[in-house]
Amino acid sequence: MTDENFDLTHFLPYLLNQAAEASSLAFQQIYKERYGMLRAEWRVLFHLGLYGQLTASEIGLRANMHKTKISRAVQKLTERRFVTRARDAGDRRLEHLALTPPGQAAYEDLHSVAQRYDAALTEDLSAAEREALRKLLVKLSKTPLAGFT
Amino acid sequence: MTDENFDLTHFLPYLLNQAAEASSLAFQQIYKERYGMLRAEWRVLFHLGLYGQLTASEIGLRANMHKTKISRAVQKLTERRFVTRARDAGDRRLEHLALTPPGQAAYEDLHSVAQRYDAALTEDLSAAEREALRKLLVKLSKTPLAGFT
DNA sequence: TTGTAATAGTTGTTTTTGTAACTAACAAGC
DNA sequence: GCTTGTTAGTTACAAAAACAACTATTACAA
Repeated sequence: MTDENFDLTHFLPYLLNQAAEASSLAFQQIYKERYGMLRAEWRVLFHLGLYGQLTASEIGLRANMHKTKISRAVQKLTERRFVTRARDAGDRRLEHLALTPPGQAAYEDLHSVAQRYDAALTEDLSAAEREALRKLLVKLSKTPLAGFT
Repeated sequence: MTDENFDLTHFLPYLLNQAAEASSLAFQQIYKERYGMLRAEWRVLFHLGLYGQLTASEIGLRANMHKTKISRAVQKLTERRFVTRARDAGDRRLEHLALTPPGQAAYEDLHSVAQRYDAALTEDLSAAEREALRKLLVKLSKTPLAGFT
């Protein structure tokens, strides 16, 4: 039953990880060098740029990031004046986060880089293939095999 | 030119990372709970199980892991008596790493888990789709866009 | 030779992450 | 009103990763 041909290039989590790391590398360097950001910070910035005002929990939910990671990313981003915090009037536990003008500018810059970057990465895929890959990866992202033993 | 519909689910590195994390989670827990291993240790074990005796550098090359990570993983694995080190007679900088019987047993156990795990992950893909995905991910893993700006 | 550079691997230090414990604010039942 | 439980977010401490500097050995050329 055990297939001797099953090596690491057949193990999807490994493959995905390698592909994710390799494909992020160059982009990572750009937001790091240009804005001194970490991945968590870039993600928060991107979420605020894409969806407007959000709370930390909302970002955590969407991005699958732990609240401590977000807390620290938001701290950095506010120190750099990229993000503002505003307490909710009704529920004072909540903080509404939003981009400042320089934050918005950084977002727009990186958004356009990301778009070109993605295009370069997928340049030899057809539109149909791209869409198929996207759907598949989204599906795999939805916590698969939580109860595997 | 800027496509407003370009969101995070269209950014391949992000998608890959989410899919990689989600799809590794359950497997990670298995080797962690069963053998107290970290990802780096599991990878070293797997390489030795698959390819037999290797040096640390060879593993680093194949797995794209930094030598310090490997050095520490090997240290843990030798402490747990899963791996033995043998100096090369001709070039005494080299150490040939190999699995001990218990290391081999752990490898075989995890190898079979990985195989079933992968099958479960890809259960609703056809053989052709699986192969296409695999090829694509292997390609993306080969340091793409090193010179992107 | 002997001096310089390269390679294999380790160790030390700093960043970053993960985990758990914490404060503050709200909600709901009594 | 009070207690108990929940949620939002922060902070403190421990684990892991990244980065740089280091030792030991080999290669190779003047």
